[in-house]
Amino acid sequence: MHAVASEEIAVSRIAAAIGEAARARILYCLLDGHARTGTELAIVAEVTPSTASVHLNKLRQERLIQVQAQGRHRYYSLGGPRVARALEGLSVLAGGTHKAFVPSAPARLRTARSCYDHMAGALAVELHDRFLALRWIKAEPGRNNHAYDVTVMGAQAFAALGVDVDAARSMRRRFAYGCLDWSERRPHLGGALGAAFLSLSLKKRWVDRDLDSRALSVTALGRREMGARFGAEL
Amino acid sequence: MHAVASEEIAVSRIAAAIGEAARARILYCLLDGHARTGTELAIVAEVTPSTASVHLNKLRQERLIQVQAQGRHRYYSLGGPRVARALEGLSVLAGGTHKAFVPSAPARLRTARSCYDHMAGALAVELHDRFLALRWIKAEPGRNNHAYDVTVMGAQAFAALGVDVDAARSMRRRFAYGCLDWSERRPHLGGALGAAFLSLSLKKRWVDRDLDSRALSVTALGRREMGARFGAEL
DNA sequence: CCGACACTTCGCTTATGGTCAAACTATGCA
DNA sequence: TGCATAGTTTGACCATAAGCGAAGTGTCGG
Repeated sequence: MHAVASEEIAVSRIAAAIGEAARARILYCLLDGHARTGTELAIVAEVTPSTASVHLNKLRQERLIQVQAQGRHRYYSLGGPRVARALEGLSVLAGGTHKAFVPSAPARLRTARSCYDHMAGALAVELHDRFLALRWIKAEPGRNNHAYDVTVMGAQAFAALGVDVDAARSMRRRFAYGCLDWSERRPHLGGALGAAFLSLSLKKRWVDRDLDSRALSVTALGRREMGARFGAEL
Repeated sequence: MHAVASEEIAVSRIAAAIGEAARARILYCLLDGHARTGTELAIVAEVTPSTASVHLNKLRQERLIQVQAQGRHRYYSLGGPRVARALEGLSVLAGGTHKAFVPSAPARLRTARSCYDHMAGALAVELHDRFLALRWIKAEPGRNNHAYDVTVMGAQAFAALGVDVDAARSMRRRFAYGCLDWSERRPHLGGALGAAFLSLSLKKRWVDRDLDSRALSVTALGRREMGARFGAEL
């Protein structure tokens, strides 16, 4: 009983946070999964940056959004899939026919590229999301910045592909983490594991390196194989 | 763009309607499906009848509740399952931290049960979520109620388990849809496919039927197998 | 070190909206 | 008809919070 009552007030706090036009605009803007800066969100919210700052603080306080500082920018993104789910539930009530997050495939692939020694761009973001959904990787509970670990299931799967997870883990560098993508503004897989995966993808000719740039192109083989193995929609 | 903007304000109006402590108490009281009178709701909302009347009007205006006059009483009830679903989404957010930090959950398994001919309860909801994440099933784009289809990848996977997807599809009944779970208030897999999966789970002894009730119990084998195959956290 | 930029904090004004008591309407019972 | 109960409407009061501009903090680039 007591727990129920406290949950009610928690819900009302959260709903009140959503229930303000400027904040709703911010949340629905972030619903595409892309991170944005405070000034960008001020524009979509149609308020001044100072007002937006207050709103963003409130949303963060209710764990509806999270912030990641990078240089002098602060990138805001949705608090997680649960937040998206809750917003969708409200959308259904609002009578809105909800658009089913359908990115056009060829456009996404054009932005595949390498970031130091691992993949970046839309392809990398998609793979990152699929690895998470398949539970091959998992966010580390420790609040250190966006670290991942490989699950037991994932270790077998990566090994079957030909990725030496143990070797990657024993390196002195960071093992695996969510690296924020500049173009997509969503995380992709970085660290030793990300590097090992890129090297494997090149070896298997799933992707090819451009000769004079960091651009990567997905081969027909790669499209087929990655689609079948990860369910990646390429 | 314009449609998106109008949806945002509709959502913020609805969220604002929920985002008030007294109204949230009313809605959560009605979540059990029972209709109640205005005075009863005034008591649970901890306000005077006059204040409650204003709140009830507002909730009705946003279609969150409906009223049914009967003599000199007016019975208020939730606006429908969609409202329950939206409230559930917000509850998940409110209790999200609590839920995230309880990984091993024998308590969750206790709520496994059958619903007509398919699984329901926490186990079924978890499996439903995993099937979606693994992209074995996919929401039908058509706006008909929560229909699912099996993906190419999913068809292979279900066949490998021993589920005859084609047979399920050719039945005269509904193939697959998200059935709203009243205890979990989240969807689980219903329809011919859900029935086929339950029958398979019983055959493989992943779950056992209680003799005199609709309760299901997950066997040690089922815990192991479903964890390994679907990544379900049981 | 400085200026440009991104963002936050503060003080103030304004407006929205929750609250109640009192008055009002409507129904049922005798 | 008259009274009691259920519920709504209205008006006044007050608290909360959204809004902005100005001033402050912090970070990058020269």
